Amino acid sequence: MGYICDFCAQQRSIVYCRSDAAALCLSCDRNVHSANALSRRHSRTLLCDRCHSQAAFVRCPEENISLCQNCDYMGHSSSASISSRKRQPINCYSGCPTAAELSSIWSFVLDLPSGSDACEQELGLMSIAENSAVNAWGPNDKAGQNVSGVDETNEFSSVDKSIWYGSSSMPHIMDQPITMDATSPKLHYPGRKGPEIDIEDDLYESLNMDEDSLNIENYEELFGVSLSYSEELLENGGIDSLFRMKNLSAAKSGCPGGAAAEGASVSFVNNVMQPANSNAASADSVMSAKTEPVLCYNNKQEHSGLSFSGMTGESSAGEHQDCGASSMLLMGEPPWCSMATETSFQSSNRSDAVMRYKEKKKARKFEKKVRYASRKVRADTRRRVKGRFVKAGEAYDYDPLSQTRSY
DNA sequence: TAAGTCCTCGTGGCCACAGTATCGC
DNA sequence: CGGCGATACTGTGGCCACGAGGACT
Repeated sequence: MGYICDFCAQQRSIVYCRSDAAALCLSCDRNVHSANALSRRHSRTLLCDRCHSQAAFVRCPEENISLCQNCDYMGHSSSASISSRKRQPINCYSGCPTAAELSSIWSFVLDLPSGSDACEQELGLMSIAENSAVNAWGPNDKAGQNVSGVDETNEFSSVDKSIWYGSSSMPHIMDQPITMDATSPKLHYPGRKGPEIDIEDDLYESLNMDEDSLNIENYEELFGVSLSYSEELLENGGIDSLFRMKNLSAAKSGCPGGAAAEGASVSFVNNVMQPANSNAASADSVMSAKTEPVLCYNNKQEHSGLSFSGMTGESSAGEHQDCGASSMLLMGEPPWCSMATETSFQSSNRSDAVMRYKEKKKARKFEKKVRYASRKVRADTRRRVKGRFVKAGEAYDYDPLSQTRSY
């Protein structure tokens, strides 16, 4: 999963290690990859700013974001003007480079004072408030969240801001660009009537959450029955209910794309009805906000000035299955279709949604979490015979360090 | 309280087995 | 078109050594 370091589960993930298939913060990247000579050889690169699950391989200067192959293809193949944009290849690195070295590798991203340790800096910069917002809105949302009082020119701030502000693919709700208070981590949506939505208030202050409680496993606790309830809904055909909740909310709010403006956007577009009567939908929304916020703004199609995640058909469904039921709304019929039209699509959509839900559930429940990194390091270097550990000195058929056989 | 001893647990890759899905008849 | 067997695929648990870490003296 993206955003949060796969290793410490606390810091924001920044780099991606293909060998470990892990997104890591700079601190853990150094720690993990300084463990032994083998891990030191792991090739790492920036994490894709869009899907946050793959290694970025190109940099789009115009959008000021790093993209993996898939997101680059998805984002740049939609039109000739976009596809003609210049893109810079992103270099990989190995070993344990210093902050200055990383800055030289990724000069377009890292603005780290030379001579300082990147890890220490990152750790120093992270405050709970900052992390909370990052958790809520992804790594791209650091602008204006300088609660810790640290100069926000550091690290990724420039990139992050541009992602939120300058990208042509940025969300435009009701033809109104999202603006952000430069001095507070609040998003304002001038296109809506009523008080401006304070996302931090909505999602976190009212919930009194700290960053640790934002682990995905804690959503059930947070929302009571929300996750399990929504899962049961899915399994028992209740995804229709979820659909209707969101579609209805869209209709109520008078926003044609309300239900489709997934993830974070749902929270404010539909905030009129969401919190009180739809635990499942709310949980879903927040989950999406945490896990796939960029996806929600990854648009190739636009309707009535409102941008939707433009994932088309099967590829996106498979690639972004983490969105679970929510992602269903991003495909198939526009969610503002009438209920009659809706039903004609629901059977196939439901089966797809259930399938993705099951995969997601499976992945979540069987996701292995290493409790003792030291033991993992040891196991990773232990010689084996047919997968089983062997005594030191005995014949082996697999040596993780040299990948050779003793016989 | 500190030091020493003992025991339990966790780690990853491979394999065997069971269960499920698909295909052809 | 449904039933049946064969085959392919998928998921799960167990095994192994050994050191970290906790319990106990």
